[in-house]
Amino acid sequence: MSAHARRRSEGSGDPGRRPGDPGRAGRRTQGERRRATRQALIEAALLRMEAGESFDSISLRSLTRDAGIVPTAFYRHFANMDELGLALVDESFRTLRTMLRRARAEEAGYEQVISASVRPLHRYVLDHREHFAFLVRVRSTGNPLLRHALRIEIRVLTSELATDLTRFPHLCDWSSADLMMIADLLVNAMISTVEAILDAPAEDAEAQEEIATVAEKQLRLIVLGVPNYRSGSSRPPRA
Amino acid sequence: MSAHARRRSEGSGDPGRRPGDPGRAGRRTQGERRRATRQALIEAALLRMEAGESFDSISLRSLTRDAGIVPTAFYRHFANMDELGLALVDESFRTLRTMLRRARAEEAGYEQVISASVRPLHRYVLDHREHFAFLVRVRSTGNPLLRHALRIEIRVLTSELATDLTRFPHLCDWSSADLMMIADLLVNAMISTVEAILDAPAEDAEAQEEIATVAEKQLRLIVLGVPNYRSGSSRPPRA
DNA sequence: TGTACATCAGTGAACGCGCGTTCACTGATGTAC
DNA sequence: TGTACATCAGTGAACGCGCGTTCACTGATGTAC
Repeated sequence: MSAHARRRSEGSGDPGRRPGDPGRAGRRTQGERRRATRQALIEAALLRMEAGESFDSISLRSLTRDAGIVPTAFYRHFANMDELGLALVDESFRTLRTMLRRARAEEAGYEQVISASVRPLHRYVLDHREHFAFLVRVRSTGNPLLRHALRIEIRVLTSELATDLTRFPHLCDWSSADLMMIADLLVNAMISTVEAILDAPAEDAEAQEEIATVAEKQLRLIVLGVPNYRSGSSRPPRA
Repeated sequence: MSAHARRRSEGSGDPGRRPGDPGRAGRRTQGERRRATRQALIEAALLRMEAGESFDSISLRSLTRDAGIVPTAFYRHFANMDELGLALVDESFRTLRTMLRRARAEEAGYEQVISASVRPLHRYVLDHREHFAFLVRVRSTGNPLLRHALRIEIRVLTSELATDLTRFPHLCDWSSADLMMIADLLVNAMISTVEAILDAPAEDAEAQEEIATVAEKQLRLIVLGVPNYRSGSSRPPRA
């Protein structure tokens, strides 16, 4: 489908229409169309990664084909594939942060946090499959720029979690090194869980239920060790 | 360097000579050369992945270039890149299993196992960088065949670990589902540790030391929870 | 030990293909008067 | 409101390149006698 054909069919029930599309106006401003095309490129990339392709093996031409534009038009939106990749990191992390903000809003003890978090998070991952699939897949991409951007973002999340953990009994006395240690453990356990969620068929309710149950148990097991753990120092290392 | 030049330089201190190469014989049997070429292809692939390339983006031609043969000679050894990928999984898992066999040989309680295992394993990962780099990188490859082969192997390792864990106090009474739960947690923690080891510069002793210390603490924290954990059932689920 | 033939790892030319990127362009949208 | 011009998303031809794979081949190694 050419961009011309695409434009002609707008507002007439085109199933590919995006949510924010006014549609019935029949005509959109240049800025609106520009944003829509850019988003079409981003979504084409997410879709391909969700389907199993690695970022490195996605070609610029395949994305423009999916988005219904000519290859050269790609450059109206991104200087190269790296830049598009960073946009994907941005968009996917925005989704992830929204999820974490909600989880953080809960005020509760260990047990309540775990049981109140895991199920909603599980649901959220399935509802935003494409973003989470991108995040776990791109961790091992061959692209150094993307890999680095992702590592940085994950380290920031881990630090934020470490800070959050000081709200809890026992943990409030831990050294910051040990808080990072446990935050890292929790983050990695959750990443593995996300991988499992995406790996199992979304419609296999039993398998999905099992994954959520195991994730809960794993988190519970980790926090059970907390009261018995003797943190290396109760003050920040260099204070 | 062409295969001809390569062959001519053999036995004369060629730095690329493989360990098992008789060398001074000056001539090798057809079978020996065949095996050497095959290995050269495998090592070229491992080297490229260690350097950061993803499996999907490695071309057949680049490997034959590295191995010093003509592209078409590739087919004397592998039907396609998939088959070479499976050979890499094989070889890398052989290395991993050797490591695990050694670790298992230790007889001890929780604490002793942890401190006696983490450092040697850390050393071992650095000594077999290329195999471990392949294993962690290929987890997210776009190649479904490879990804599946790897998942299977990891699941087997997790099961074996679950069985091993019954040697320990408390754990011997756990249900098999809960044993898999903790084995999975331990395996994922170790995979994350391996990623960290490979991610930090090997010559940065301080960073490497820090990674080993954190890994020890994480394992210790997990096992500290064990005595307090009430396993769902003390018998296999369906018995 | 010597000869004749089979095997087979590696060769090299050739192919068609999809790729990223260049360039000059078109024509609809936006803006200044 | 109408006109003249500027902007700019998208076009389409063209390029050189590395890719996987085919094919008939070469010449050293291996084997049967």
